[in-house]
Amino acid sequence: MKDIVRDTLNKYHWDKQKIHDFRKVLLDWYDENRRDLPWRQTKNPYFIWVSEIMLQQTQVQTVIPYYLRFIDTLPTIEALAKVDKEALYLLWQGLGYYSRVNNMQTAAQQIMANFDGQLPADYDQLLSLKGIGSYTAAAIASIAFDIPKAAVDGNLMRITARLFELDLDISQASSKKVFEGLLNTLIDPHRPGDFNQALMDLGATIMTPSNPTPELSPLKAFDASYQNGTAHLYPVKKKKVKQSHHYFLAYYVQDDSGRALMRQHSQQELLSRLWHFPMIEVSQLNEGLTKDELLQPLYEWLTTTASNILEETGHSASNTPAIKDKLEIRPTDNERYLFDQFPMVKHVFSHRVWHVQIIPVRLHQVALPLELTDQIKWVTAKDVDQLAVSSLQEKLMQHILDYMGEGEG
DNA sequence: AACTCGGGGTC
DNA sequence: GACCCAGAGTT
Repeated sequence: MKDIVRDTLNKYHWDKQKIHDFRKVLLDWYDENRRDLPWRQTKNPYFIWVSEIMLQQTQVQTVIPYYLRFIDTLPTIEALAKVDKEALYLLWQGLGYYSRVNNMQTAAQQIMANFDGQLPADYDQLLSLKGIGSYTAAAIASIAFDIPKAAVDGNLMRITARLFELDLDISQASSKKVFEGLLNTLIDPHRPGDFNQALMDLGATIMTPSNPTPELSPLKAFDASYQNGTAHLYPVKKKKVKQSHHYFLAYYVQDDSGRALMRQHSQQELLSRLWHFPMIEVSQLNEGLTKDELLQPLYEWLTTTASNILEETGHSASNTPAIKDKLEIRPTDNERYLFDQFPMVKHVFSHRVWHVQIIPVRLHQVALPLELTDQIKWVTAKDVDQLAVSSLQEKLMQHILDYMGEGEG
């Protein structure tokens, strides 16, 4: 590792003086061009931490409103450690990668127990906290505590690969260690936080992934790929695997008073801990299905769920009410149902694509023991605001609203 | 080392 | 569509 760093620096004649000049040029540029961002108006380590977690794989403009609301609602580590889980998830609703916020609360509880309620001013101790990896530990250490550690994200790897014509695959974990080694040598020990953020700003504005403008870069004299006309070759990044497609029926089940049935995804499911209409995965979405064919998956889910709940709560499972004849598709005047008659939602994740068909259903005059579990609720439109839902669920609700609205008008 | 985990912006 | 984004945890 040290050999790779030394050889790379030697190859392009980066001696002590050149490193010194590099730092000065970069930091002078930053002093003139730094982006004015909310988390740059503080040195509160907790606020820096919140911003860094939110910024993982998430664009700056998306994060800003979430960040401001989060630190306003939970202004201390103690508040985060203690807050109710549903309220916590509501603050993250729509931001994605929900394990981030769950891990952050775990870390807050670690900090209360082990670090006297304060983030430790130490890279390795930061790294020991749940949800804080090498990037985030270095970012907090450098920005909040002036510890010289390179916060190596996509921006820093891309810029560094171009500076030194490095053909390392930046999607590989082993490559990241090389970039860390190089950048820990280059980082300015007097302004480590600004050094890291300067490279991030440069990567976000000038040395962008596509259509970069290296001729405008303050580092162009240091940039081997720019000087040699090889900039288009860097960084090297392996292509991602193709997304898989999945098909679901989502049931908008209303009872006679108009409340809708919702369930909270388990920890094992995608979109874990978020509330959704009941969704059943099917092998494909067929046209021209009968009422029975459309309702069968829901019927099976309702009956098995009801009997499971009775069993788990120590009730007799023998008299689960017969509900097949209590289910009714809305509208009800068709023999067969074309699937394009109902709202269809396509939801794209980073690694898969979901095609979700919404089936509006009435469940008449039947008492099911569903609410004996905390993971299922009958909700009114108003109740939904108190539950954390995914962006997929937001889409489903908007589509069903449009659909039912048209039917009435 | 490969896979999983959201959602939105861009080209 | 494909790619990217101030990545980390799990297997």
